[in-house]
Amino acid sequence: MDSALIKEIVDKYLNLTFSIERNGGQLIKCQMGNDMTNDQHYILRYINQKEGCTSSELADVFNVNKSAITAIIDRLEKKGFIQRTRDEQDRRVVYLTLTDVGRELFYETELRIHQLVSSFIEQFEPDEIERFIQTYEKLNQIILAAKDEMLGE
Amino acid sequence: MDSALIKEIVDKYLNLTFSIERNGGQLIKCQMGNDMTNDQHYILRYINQKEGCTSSELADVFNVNKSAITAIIDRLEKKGFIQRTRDEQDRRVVYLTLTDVGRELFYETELRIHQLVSSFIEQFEPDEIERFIQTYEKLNQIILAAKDEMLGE
DNA sequence: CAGTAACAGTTAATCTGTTGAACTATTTTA
DNA sequence: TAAAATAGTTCAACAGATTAACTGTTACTG
Repeated sequence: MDSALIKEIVDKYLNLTFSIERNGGQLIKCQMGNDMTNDQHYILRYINQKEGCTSSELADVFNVNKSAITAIIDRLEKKGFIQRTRDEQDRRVVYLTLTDVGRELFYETELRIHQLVSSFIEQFEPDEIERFIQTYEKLNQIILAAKDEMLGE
Repeated sequence: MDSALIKEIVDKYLNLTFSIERNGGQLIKCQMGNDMTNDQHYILRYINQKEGCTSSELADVFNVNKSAITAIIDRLEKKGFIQRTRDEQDRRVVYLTLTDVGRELFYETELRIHQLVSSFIEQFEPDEIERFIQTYEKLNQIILAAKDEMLGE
């Protein structure tokens, strides 16, 4: 591919990504209850999907230090949305699970987010959206591979 | 479209967006010089693209309060990458421009980012990437429209 | 088996980004 | 000309992140 064309595509990609991240994030935020941040909701989502996990796993998935996770979990535990349970086999490990209150709040918010994103998706032809998701998935794989390569497995 | 299918697509979209945002952001961060954050670089990029702008414009584009912009600009000015210039016509207005040092640092970093993203783009067929960007652009328009509608315009 | 490595998680200090309210200074407008 | 609107700043408070030092627990090794 022509290098000037690539430059143009990269520029477009960067600007679009920026705009979608910022404005999409803002719209998601509007779906949040009053004392919940986007990041906190994503943490709840991950724990819910996995039906429990550890801080180290979250730190890995969220690409941050474990101490950052400790801070977020502290806040969510204080609000009563998350429970810490020490593993009796390996007492270093702490399992994180949603409380009933946490799970309920999560589902409510997640429903609103789904309705929002559905309203976007429905504006596309099924064909177009399928192709988009396919490429998006491939992009994700490429980024993950680049990360593994740069930061060493 | 079938509603179960839509739900699946929305789920995929949310998970992919999360992963790409987090991991892509991490890779971008690796391209940064030592005392520069991603957000700070995006501010420099916007000012560079527009060849100068105001705090209010940045607040609008970045979707944050003006006081958040003041804080970021303070840091960038302290580091000598940005200049504030009062408008002589309307003395309420402050124009923001890059200093020579700021512009140079910006170009260096931006080049590394372009090389990184190019290495992603080059792994796709031109066709595929073009279709992707088209849909991505449409998605951005939809999000901007939703924002205008929700937050009143 | 004792002693050291490695691991999971926490704490504390410090920084960046963000909000919201109150404020200053300067136009605009009615 | 007085009131309203606008551009930007200040301040207090909080969320998220990093780094380094630390606790407690488990695994490894000579």
